[in-house]
Amino acid sequence: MSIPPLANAELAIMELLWSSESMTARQLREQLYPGADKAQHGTVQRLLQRLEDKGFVTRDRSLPVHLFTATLTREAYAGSQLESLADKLTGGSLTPLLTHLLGSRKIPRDEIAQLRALLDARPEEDA
Amino acid sequence: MSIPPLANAELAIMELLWSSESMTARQLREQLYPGADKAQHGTVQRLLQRLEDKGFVTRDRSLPVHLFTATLTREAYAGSQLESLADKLTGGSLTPLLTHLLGSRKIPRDEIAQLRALLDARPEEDA
DNA sequence: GACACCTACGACATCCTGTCGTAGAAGGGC
DNA sequence: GCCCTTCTACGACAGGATGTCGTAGGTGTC
Repeated sequence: MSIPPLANAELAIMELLWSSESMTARQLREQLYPGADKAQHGTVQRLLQRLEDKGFVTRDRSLPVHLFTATLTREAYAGSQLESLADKLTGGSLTPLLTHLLGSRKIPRDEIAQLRALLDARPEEDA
Repeated sequence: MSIPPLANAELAIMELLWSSESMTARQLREQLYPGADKAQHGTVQRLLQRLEDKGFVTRDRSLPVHLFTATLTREAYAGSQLESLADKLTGGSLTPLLTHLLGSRKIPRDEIAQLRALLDARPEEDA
C-alpha cells in the first residue's frame, strides 16, 4: 500500500496533471520544455510511461492521441508520503514530526487555526 | 538550510547514534552486521565518512578510535523532512498533508488528542 | 503516395548507494 | 626493536534510479 516517491521530472508532470484534469503528451511537453522543437517528445513519453507503470497516471488509449490523467489526487499522494515519513522516522506517529515545527514556530498562525479546525471537525474522542 | 534525505543504511546508522549519545565504528558495526568478522569494517567507515561529509555526524579525532556523534536530533531531522515534503507538495502548508490523513481516519484517537494538546500549548492567536 | 505527428521502447550517461579491498598509521605485548 | 592486531582513509565497483535521446513503426490528412 505504500506509494513510492516521485522524482523531480516525474513530479513536474504530476503537477501539471493535477492542475488540469487531463492532458496530451504534447501539452505536457510544451509546458515542461517551452523551447523544445523535436527532441523532448521521447523524454515526456518515457516519463509518462514510467508513471503509468508505477500506477500514477492512466492514459486513454481509445483516442489516437492519448489523454493522460492522474490516478491520485495531490492530497492523497502528499498524505501517503507523510505517512511513509512518519513510519520511517517516528514509528508512524505524527506528533514528533509536528512538535519540532511547532516548537521552532515555523508554522504561521493561520495555519495553526486551520489545523485546530481540522481536529475539531473530527468525531469526539473524550477519554 | 534544507537537509538532504538519508538513505536506508545511513538512516540505520543515525538510528543507532540517536539511541546512544556517541559510538565507535566498531560498536556500530556490531549492531548493524552482527555476524560480520572482517569485511564490513570498510562499509561502516564509508557510511560514516559520507554522513560526516553531509554534516549529519561529527567524529572526535582526538582519540585513537574515533567517537561518532549525531549533530541533529531525530526530531530536528524529522521536522526538516516534513518541511521539505510540505514545500515540495503543498507550497509549505501543512494543512493539506494532514487533511487527507484525518479524512481517511488513519490517525488513532490518542494521536489526535496529542496533536490538539500541541496546538493548545501554543500562544493564542484569535482573529 | 508523401508528409507530419504520434506511440513504443531500446540505449545511454549520470548520479547515488551500499559494498568491498587495500594501503598506511598507531598501539600493545614480548 | 619487532610483530600483530586494530584502526582510519579512500579508491573502486556493481546495481538501481533517473533523465535524456534516437529510432522504428503506426495512423491520419492532404
